[in-house]
Amino acid sequence: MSDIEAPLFAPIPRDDLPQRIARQLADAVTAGRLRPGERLSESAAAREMGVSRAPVREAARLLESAGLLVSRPNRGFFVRSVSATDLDAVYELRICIEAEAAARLARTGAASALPRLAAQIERMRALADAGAHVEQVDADLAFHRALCAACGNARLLGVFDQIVWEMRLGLVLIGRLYDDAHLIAETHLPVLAALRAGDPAAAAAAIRFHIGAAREAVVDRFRALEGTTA
Amino acid sequence: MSDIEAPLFAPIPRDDLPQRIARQLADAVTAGRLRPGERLSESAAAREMGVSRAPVREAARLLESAGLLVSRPNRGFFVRSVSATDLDAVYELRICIEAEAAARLARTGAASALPRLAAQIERMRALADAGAHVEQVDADLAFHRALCAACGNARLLGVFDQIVWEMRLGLVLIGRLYDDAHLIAETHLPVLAALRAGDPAAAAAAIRFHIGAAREAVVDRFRALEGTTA
DNA sequence: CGCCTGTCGGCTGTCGACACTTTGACGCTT
DNA sequence: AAGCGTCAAAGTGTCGACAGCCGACAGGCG
Repeated sequence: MSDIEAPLFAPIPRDDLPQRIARQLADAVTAGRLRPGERLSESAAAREMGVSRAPVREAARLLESAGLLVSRPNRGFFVRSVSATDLDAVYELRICIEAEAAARLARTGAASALPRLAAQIERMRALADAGAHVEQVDADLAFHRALCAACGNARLLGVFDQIVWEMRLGLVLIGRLYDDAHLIAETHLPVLAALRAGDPAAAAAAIRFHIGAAREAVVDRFRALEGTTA
Repeated sequence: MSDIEAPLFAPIPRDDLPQRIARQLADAVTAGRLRPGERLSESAAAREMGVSRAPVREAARLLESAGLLVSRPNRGFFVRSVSATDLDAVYELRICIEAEAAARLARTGAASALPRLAAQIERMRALADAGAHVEQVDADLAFHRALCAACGNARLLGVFDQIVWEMRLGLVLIGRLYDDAHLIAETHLPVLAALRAGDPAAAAAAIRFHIGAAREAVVDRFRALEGTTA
């Protein structure tokens, strides 16, 4: 894939306390134990995990860079609370990022990336059958992440990784993603077809259409959700 | 502007030690005392500034989020070293970000933002006359940042802020930006004209052309620079 | 009864200290 | 002479502790 010299050995997984803590924190959010807008007490978290506050702080900074947390001076970290307006902005950003990624990928030849992309669609189908909507969200995002990863521009992937948490938060908050969970898997197919054909313009148009449709559906549903709770 | 009740008092500028430290560190980089690829010893910095390592660490994390520093486990922080490939990727990202921003701005009406944009172009002209190329780079980036800020999508601005340091590093490394410093100011004008006309497609095309031209010139020059030093 | 003020608990921001890792240099072996 | 093992210095990762700040609650005044 990339032309790095020799992947002879994998790096040893160092202890990396902050990263393990960050994973726990993120899991707490996905599991619903920490809800959007809620405060994350670093002292309490440190106490419960049996570590000092320093690595917890480091982990929180990591998750802040990832977009899951936001920090307020002298008040600590809060789980990012997503609004419909935020989600709409994120979708717009995704559209222009991923359209570029798709065009690039189609231009440079997507052969090596196609299997992975197709696999994620297949996974989405299976998870839709199983009715596992949270995992389906993961598969959906994994497809789009793979697209950004394969396009050859590392910065595009970096941007995607920075908004992926916000997407996740929004999508799991909605609950069931679409009225028809199976439809979402199928709407990825035109993108794949355009990539396979090596047509940059078609690939960009396909992803624009795909994300645009999702944007409309998700933001509408989210607005309705906000109307009931707020 | 906003319909908040009473702006009687301005908020007191809290000490915010990390931010002041971050500014010093950033200044050290722009002044050339810390060069790309060089290591930033947080203990030494803390000693020299007369503070503990904790706020220095915090400041470094801030600058890492801003893209100025990168951290390596157990080895601390390093000033980001930009390559021609990196710069090319950043330019590509900028093109799709700013094209979207320009189109949005043209669509929603750019009247309120036009004076600020025009002012930056004027500043570029003046600084080109004065031969102050570092400040001209700042004015150039300020123009593009204002574009992203005015478009109404906060995430676009966030992405721009994350790559602006890499741009700065690359541009100041080149030294003289173009063969003709005056030309760069003028090439911004078509963007402004399209915005004033309220033509989204033209605005996007103008910014694509403008950044694309800069991309080619800068990356070529940077490649030549790399060939001589590496 | 409602608003403001004083107090209190908890928390973050910052600090100095210690252990482990990294790194560069020196000396030894082949 | 080149390479490996050892060692010391420097620096980061982590820890516990203290000061200042924030939010909440109770009490006083209009």
